[in-house]
Amino acid sequence: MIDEANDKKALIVRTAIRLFTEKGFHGTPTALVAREAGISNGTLFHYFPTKEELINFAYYDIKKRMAADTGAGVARARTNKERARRIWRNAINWGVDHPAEYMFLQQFSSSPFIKKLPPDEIMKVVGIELEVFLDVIRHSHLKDIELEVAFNILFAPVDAVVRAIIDSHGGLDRERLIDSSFRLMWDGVSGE
Amino acid sequence: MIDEANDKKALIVRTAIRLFTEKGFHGTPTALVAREAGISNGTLFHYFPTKEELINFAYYDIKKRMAADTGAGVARARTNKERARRIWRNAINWGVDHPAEYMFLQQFSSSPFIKKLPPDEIMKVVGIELEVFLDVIRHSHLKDIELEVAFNILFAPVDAVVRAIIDSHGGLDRERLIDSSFRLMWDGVSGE
Amino acid sequence: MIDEANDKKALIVRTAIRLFTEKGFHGTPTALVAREAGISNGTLFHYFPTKEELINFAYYDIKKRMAADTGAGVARARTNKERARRIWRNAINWGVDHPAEYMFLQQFSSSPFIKKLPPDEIMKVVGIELEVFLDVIRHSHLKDIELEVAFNILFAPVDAVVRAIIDSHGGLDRERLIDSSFRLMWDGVSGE
Amino acid sequence: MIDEANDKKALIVRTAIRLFTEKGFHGTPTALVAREAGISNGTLFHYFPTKEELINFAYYDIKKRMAADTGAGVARARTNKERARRIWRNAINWGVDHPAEYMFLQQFSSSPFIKKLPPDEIMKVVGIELEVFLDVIRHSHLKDIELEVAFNILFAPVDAVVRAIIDSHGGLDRERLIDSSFRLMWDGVSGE
DNA sequence: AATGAATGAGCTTTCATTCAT
DNA sequence: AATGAATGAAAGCTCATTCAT
Repeated sequence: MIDEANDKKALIVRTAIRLFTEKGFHGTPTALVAREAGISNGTLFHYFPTKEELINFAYYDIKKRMAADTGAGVARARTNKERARRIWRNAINWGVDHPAEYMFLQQFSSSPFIKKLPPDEIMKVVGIELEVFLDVIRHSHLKDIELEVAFNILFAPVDAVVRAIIDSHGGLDRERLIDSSFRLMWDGVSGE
Repeated sequence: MIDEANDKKALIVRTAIRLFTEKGFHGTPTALVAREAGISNGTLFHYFPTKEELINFAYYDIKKRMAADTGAGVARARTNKERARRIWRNAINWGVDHPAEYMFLQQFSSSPFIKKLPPDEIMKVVGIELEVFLDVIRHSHLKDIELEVAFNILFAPVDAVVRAIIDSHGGLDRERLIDSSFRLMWDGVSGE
Repeated sequence: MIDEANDKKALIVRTAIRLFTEKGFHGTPTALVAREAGISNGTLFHYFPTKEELINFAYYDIKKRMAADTGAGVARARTNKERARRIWRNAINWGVDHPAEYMFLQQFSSSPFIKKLPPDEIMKVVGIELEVFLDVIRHSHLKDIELEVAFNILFAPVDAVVRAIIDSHGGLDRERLIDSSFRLMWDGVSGE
Repeated sequence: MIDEANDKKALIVRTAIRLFTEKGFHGTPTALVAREAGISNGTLFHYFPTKEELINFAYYDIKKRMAADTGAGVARARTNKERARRIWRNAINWGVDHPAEYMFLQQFSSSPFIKKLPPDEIMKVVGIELEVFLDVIRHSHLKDIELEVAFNILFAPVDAVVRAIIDSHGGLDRERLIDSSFRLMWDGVSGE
């Protein structure tokens, strides 16, 4: 029972994500989501009473998976720099390998349509990664900046890299971009 | 006549931008734009045959103003570093001082609704600023990266800073953030 | 222009009243009103931004016509009793001759769906008739009762008569009912 | 078992009446009734295969209770006038003391949604009271009118009084209204 | 008897766009 | 150029009812 219900909910979310990333929130009627998921209009609203709730749920879902993947293999790294590099690489790879989901995240976070998410909920998700950069931020120009903000500044190039690679449709050397951008960030931050 | 026509077109665009940034593209009916601009429904479509064209026009309009403001005072700076710092500061200040327009730009650039803008058109607008960073990029980790991409990577923290300040509603020290983020970027890029 | 616009609005109201009285508020989709009126869905909402507004408008429209008809010939009557009898007869006749409209009024006034009408607006419409009964109420058992309430008590049998005749589908003697009920009321009120 | 089943049915009806009177038939989804009654959606339809049947049942239920209460103490009265006065007073008091149920009855009886109740079924319920007025009607202006119709005409002011008191939210003197309206009716009917 | 997920037709309302004037 | 009434497809959401368990 539980499995099937979850399956159905998961099915809806998966379908929704696909369509949202293809056509945008507003370009995707709930009826289309239902049809593509092979369920009825009413069933969709049984699981998500509002389109907005569906969108929010999809956002969390993606964010969670992204966070999980981004942390992969970090524990195995010896030095802090290696851990940071892992995360950096993982984050970029995730974006490039999940372009639809990635663009969904971007679309979501600059949509005036939805402003209602509790910030701490979001942070909980990325929280683990933050710690890796804690020490390094403390010895950098960002040492007096609020931690979360500092982290966002530091991480900003990741987004630029992902976008560039996605937009180039494979025309760019992913490894070089990852490497260059990481060294840029690391040098900037550590003065090493 | 021409003046009046331009005035009316400008009036529409100004009204549209205000509403778009308040309510988003989809939250802003063309009818509302017309009413708030004090013209008729039909007149709006006389100047912009399509809502999309109105949005695009608004985008260019903002982008142009932003580019102009970002270049202010750059010529007066002596060293390249000073020029870069000027641009950096100008860009952040512009975003913080024009939050609505800034968010509109963000919203626009990650909207799947509109993909149809020729990239070179966009670049033409930011182009001038690029040159300032040319030399510095060539001596950095980014030297083998395509110039435009390198520029975007370098500039990414600007966005993070602007967002942080806007979101903090005045709770952050703008000067410190500008300074710290610039030094971070500069160190990263120059190994200085 | 004005005439045509008014015509269209009137056409919508007329159609709506017909359908409402046949099928009830909830049994009448706005789309049906539009179709039967020979206009588009959107046009209906151009004139009545809300279904509720359409219903309210229809209510006033009927009420006004009823009030006008009820006052017919009253001025020509000599005595107060004759005037009262006229109104009594007119009111019953109107209800019987406009059964659909009459039932609409009933349906409306006991619908929890709509409670928002300013009472004075309603009274303005029936106001004129009230005066005829003023004097007679003052000399009756109702003399200490608030005027409007007294009037409603006095007039209540009209409704009973109308309903009876409508429900009997012509099986009842209208004249006798009008006459009997009026004498009943008049005797009760005047002790004559 | 039977008790439990009856209990559950009664529970549903009670809940339904409360909600219907608060929000109207159409404003009350069956799902809401079920939820508020603490049972499942399906169970409601086990006891009432149709929403309409639930509404009808609720109508009878209220009507029966009203009739029972209206007859209270009538047997103890000596004269016919006293019996009539009792009924008159009881009816008004019931309406005023059960405003929700009373409005439900009104709403029901002028709803085009439901026309399907056999009239004799309804009369059976009020029947007993009718007899008290039999004699008095026979000596009045209404003597040639069909009994049921005559009764309705006679009783009409009761409704006006109840509505007035309910609408006034306690601002009116209930006793005076009961008294005045009864004397009005009685004088009208008996010429006494 | 009881559940509650599933259905899908149907509803009110929105809105970009057209067009006669 | 300017108007604004008219359009009608489409959207998000509701809800009485069914049915497998």
